[in-house]
Amino acid sequence: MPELPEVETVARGVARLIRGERIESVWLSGKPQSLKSPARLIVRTLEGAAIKDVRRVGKHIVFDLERDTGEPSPHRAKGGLAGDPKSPVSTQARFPRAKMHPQWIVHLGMTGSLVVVEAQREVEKHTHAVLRLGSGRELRFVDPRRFGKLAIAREEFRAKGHEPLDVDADVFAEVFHRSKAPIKSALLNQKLLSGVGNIYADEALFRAEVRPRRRAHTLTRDELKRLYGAVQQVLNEGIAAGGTTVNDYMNALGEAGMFQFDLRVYGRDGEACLVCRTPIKRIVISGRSAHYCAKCQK
DNA sequence: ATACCGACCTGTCAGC
DNA sequence: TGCTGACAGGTCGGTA
Repeated sequence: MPELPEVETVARGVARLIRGERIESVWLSGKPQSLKSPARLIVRTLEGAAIKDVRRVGKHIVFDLERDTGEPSPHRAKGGLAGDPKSPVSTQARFPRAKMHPQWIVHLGMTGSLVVVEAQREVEKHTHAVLRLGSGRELRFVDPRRFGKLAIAREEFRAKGHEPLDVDADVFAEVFHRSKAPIKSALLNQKLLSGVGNIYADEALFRAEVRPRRRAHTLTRDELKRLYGAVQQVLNEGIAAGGTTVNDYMNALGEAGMFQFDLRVYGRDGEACLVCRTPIKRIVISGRSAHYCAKCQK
């Protein structure tokens, strides 16, 4: 489900709702396949941390956290109460401690979602993480198929490939000119480009008038240039529409996207091409469905 | 090194 | 109605 525009929409929505909040407590469902880091580490890192920002990197959502280092303060070592409200000078001010900036990384997989709700809201089925926030609301990670992943990163998290919206046109052309895979598969390879998924790959190839089975290295300069423009166009339009809701994708407020109404080939097999009226074809390329117009795409 | 395929999960829908 | 199989936005590891 979530490709770059959906992840971007979720990240922006979550950021707007909870930036600056402190995480008071964390609950994890204990389904191990959802965790890429040990549960203890995730809970220990999140609890007490402040959320400085929430942003998208590739198809990942990165929570920039800030927390004190685990070093005990001089006051606490003597048995004094840190943060004693009667104390005229705070422990923080007299003994400023180094800050840590770990990151919480969330990948939504196929069916993952992040929602911000009031704590009293019923916890829906397939909820795998609940972060109780200082405001009394909760950030919940729900994921029926459990393809999503949670992890802690100690260093700046980086995508494995180029950011589709930032990559230079010449670099884009170079990357795909080196691949012998079908162009559709190459677009889905996150080590090359991080963020394009099945829907937007089909839509970009249609707009670039390139067939999905074409080997990437056989694309001409002109075709690579068109594809570069098409990828950026469909991703930007997808973001502007708040993502594509085919089945169950929702943003942080539980609202559906709108880009499904702008799809020209994805999910339209058998229907008339919007340009030439030829029926859209559906084929399978390395296990994923691909949709295209045999007349418009060469 | 590269490219394909099944596996990982649960839910839904079409067809019998 | 109920069963079965195909399929779903993603990624990984194994294999050829």
